Amino acid sequence: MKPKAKRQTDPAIALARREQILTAAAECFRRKGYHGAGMAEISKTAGMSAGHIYNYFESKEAIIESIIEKDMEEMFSIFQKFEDHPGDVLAALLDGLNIGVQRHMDTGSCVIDLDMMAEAGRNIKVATLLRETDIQARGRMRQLLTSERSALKDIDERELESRINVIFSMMAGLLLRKLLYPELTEETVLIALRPAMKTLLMPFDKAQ
Amino acid sequence: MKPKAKRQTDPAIALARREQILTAAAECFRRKGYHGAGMAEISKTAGMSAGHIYNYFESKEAIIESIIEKDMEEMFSIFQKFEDHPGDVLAALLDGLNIGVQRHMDTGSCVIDLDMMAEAGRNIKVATLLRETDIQARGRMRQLLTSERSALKDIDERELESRINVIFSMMAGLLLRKLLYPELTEETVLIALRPAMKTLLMPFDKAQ
Amino acid sequence: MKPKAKRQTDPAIALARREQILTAAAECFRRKGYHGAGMAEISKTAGMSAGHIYNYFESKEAIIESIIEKDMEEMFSIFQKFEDHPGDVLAALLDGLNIGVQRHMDTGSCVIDLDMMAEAGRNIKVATLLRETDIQARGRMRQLLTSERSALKDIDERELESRINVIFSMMAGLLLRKLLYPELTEETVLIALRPAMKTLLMPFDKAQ
Amino acid sequence: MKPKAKRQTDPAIALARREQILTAAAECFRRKGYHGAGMAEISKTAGMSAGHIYNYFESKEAIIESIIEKDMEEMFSIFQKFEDHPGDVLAALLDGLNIGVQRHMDTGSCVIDLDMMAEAGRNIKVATLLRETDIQARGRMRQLLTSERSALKDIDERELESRINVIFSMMAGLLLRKLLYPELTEETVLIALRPAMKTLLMPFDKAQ
DNA sequence: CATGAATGAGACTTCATTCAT
DNA sequence: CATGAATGAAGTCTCATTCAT
Repeated sequence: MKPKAKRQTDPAIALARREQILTAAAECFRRKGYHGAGMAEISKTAGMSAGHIYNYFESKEAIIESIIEKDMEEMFSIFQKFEDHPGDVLAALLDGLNIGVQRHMDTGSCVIDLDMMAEAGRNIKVATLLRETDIQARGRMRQLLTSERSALKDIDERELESRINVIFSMMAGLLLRKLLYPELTEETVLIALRPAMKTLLMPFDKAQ
Repeated sequence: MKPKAKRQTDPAIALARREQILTAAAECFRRKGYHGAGMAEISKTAGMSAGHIYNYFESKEAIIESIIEKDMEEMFSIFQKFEDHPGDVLAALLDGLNIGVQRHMDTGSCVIDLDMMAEAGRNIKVATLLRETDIQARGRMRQLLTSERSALKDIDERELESRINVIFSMMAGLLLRKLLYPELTEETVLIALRPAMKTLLMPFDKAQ
Repeated sequence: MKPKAKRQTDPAIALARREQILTAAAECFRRKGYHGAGMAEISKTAGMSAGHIYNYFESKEAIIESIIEKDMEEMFSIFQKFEDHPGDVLAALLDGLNIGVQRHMDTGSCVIDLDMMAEAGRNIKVATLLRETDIQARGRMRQLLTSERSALKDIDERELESRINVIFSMMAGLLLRKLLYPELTEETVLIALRPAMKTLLMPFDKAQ
Repeated sequence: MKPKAKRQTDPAIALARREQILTAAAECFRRKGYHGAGMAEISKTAGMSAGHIYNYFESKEAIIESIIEKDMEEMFSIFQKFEDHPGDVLAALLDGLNIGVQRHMDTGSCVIDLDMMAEAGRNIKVATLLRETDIQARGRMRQLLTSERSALKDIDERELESRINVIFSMMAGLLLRKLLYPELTEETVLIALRPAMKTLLMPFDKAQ
C-alpha cells in the first residue's frame, strides 16, 4: 500500500515527507488520540502546511492506516530477535519477556494502539489491517513454538492456537492495566506473569 | 451517583426514560464509537428529541459515565456469584471461568469498553470512573484470593497484586482477540486459558 | 393592556397569579438579564410550572412589557411626592434629589432598566412602551417646572424641553456610572450633581 | 491586546479580515443586539463563512471585546483634541461640547454601547473591559481638569471625582434620551446642557 | 386550573478538506 | 512544491413554547 501519494517529482523526497507526516501524526495521536488530534496540530508538528499533507495522504484515515502498517513492520523486527536467540525457545521467550512487557506497558504507544483497536471495531479497513498484522505476528510465534527447539513442537493445532491467543491476550491486556494504573511497574507484573507464561510454553501436565 | 436526572414527576417514567437513553446510547456507541455517535443519532434511536435527553443527562459525557456505572454494578453481581460458590476458591473461579470468558468475549460490550478505555486516555473523568470501577473489582478479587478457602491466603501483598493484575490483563486481553478474530470461540480459548489461570491461582513452585 | 390573560375563572386569582409571575420575572431579569433568565428559572421563582405561565402571558416578551408598565405606575407615585411638597419647586426638587439619586443608583432596578432600554433599540413595542412611560414622566416634570411656584414658569417651550431632557439624561446616566463603579456612593455624586441641578432649575444668567 | 487572531501569512489581509468582521458584527449587534445577532448573520454580513471567523476571533465574545477596544481607542483620539486645544480648559470643553453631544447621540453607536453595558451586568470580562475603558477616559478628563489652564486645578479630590462622574453621567444619559426620542436634536439639548456643563467646570459659588 | 414532558429550531463552535495563489 | 485562507457540514447543547394528562 505504498502508492498512496499523488503525483510527486522526487520519490525520495516524497518518502521523506511521508515519514515526516507519519511520525508527527503518531506523536499527536499518542498525545490526544485519533479523534483528539486535528490535522492542524499534525501539520504543525510535521512542519508543513495542512493542505500539503493531502498531497501525500488522501485523508486523515489514510494516515492512521499507514501508521498501523509501520507498526506491523516494527513488530516483525522484534520477533526476529527471538528467532536469533540461542538455546531453546522457552528460555528465549522467558528471557525476552521483560522486553515484551516493557513494550506493551509503554504508555506512549499504548493509547494509540487502543485507539486503533477501538477504531477497528467499526472501521473495516482498520480492522483488516490490524488483523493482517496480528496474523503475521501469530505466524511468527507459531514458527517459534513449533520449531525443533521447542517443547511444544508436537502439540495439536487447536491447542497451539489457543496458547498463542492466550499469550497475546495476556500481553496485550497489560496495556489496559498500565493505562488504568500508570504507577504499575514491569517488575510487579513479572512476578506472576513469568510463571503464567511458563505454563503456556510447556506441555500441560496430565495431572492438571 | 444516582440522581443525575433533573426533577421529574413520576420517578418511574423518569427511570424508564433514562434506561431508554442509556440503551440507545450504548447501542450507538457500540456501532459508531463514542465520538462517532452523535446526539442526533442517539436521540433518534431512543425515540425522543435530542433536546429532551438533556432533561435526563447533563451532557453526552454524563451518558457514558452512567453506562460505565451500570457496567460496574453488573460486574459486582458477577463477583457475588463466585463468593457464594461452595467449595474452595480455585474451584469456584475455574468453574466460573467460562462465564468470565463469555463475558469478556461478547463483542457487544467489547467495543464500547475499548472506547471507554481510549477515552480515558484523554478524559480524566472517564479515567477516574474506570479506575474506581477496576479498583472495586480488584478488591473483590483480593477478598476471594485471601479468603480462608483459598490456597493463596498467605502469599505476600506484592505477589497478590501481581497475580490479580495478570489475571485481569489476561481476561481483558481476550476482548482484543475477539475483536480481531470474531470467529474465535470460547472453547478454543479455554484450552490454554484454564491451565494458565490455574497457575495464577496456585502457589508458584519453588522450582520455577 | 390588562386583558393579556387567556380564559380565567376567578379574576382575582388571575390577577394574583400575574403579580406572582411579574415579581418573579423582575427578580430573575435583575439577576440574569432579560436574555439570561430562562422561563424555567422564572417559573421556579414564581412557584408554578413553566407551562402555566403561558396561561397568563403570551410570551416571555409579554412579561417584560408588563414589567415596564408596572415601572411606569411606580414612577408616577414618585412624582406625586414632589407635587405635594410645600415651598417652591426648586426647593422641592433639590430636597428630593437624594431620593432620586438613590433610586437611579439602585443596582437592583439598574440592570433590568438597561436591558429594557437596549431591547427598545430593536423592539418597537418595548420602545413604544418606554417612550410612553417617559412622556408621562416628562409631563409631570413639566407641570412642576411651569407651576406657579416655579422660577421657570415663564421660559419658552424649547428651553423647557431642553432642561427636562438634560435633567433626565443626567439622572438616568447615573445608572450607568453605578453599574461601572459599584463602589460609587450617592454622597459623592451629590457634591457636583446638586449645583448642576440647581443650574438646570434656575433661569440661566445672561452673563453665562 | 492586539494579536488575537491566529497565525496569518499576510498581516495586511489578516487585519483587513478582522476589520471586515468587526464592522459586520458591529452592524449586526446594532440591529439585533449582542444576543440577537447570530454568528450566521454576522458571517453573512461579513461575506465569509461562519467557521472562518474563528480563524480571527476565538469566540463571539472576543468579537465584542475587540469592538469595545476599538471604541476605547477612538475615544482617546477625541480627548487628544481637547488637550491640543489652545486657551483654557473650560473654553476647550465647551467648544467641543457639541462634538461630544453629537457622538453620544449617534444612534448608530448608541444601541451597541447600551448592549455592552447590559452585557457587562452578567459578563465579567465585558464589565472589566468597559470599566478599564472608562477609567482611562476619567483619567484623561482628570488631567484636563487639573491642568494649569483649568479653573479647577486646586479643588479637592472628592469633588473632582464627583464632577467627572456627573459630567460623564450627563453625557452618557443623552444616549438614552436619543434612543427614546430619535427626533431629539443636538441643538435642543445644548440649550440646557451648556449651562449645566459650565457649572460643572467652574468653582461652585459659596452661595450655592 | 395546573403540570412538566416533550419538541424543534437555532445557538456557538470545530475541523477535515479544498483550492487559488 | 507548498501554503493557509476559506468552506460547510456536523457537532453539542439551550430554551421558548406546546399539549396531553
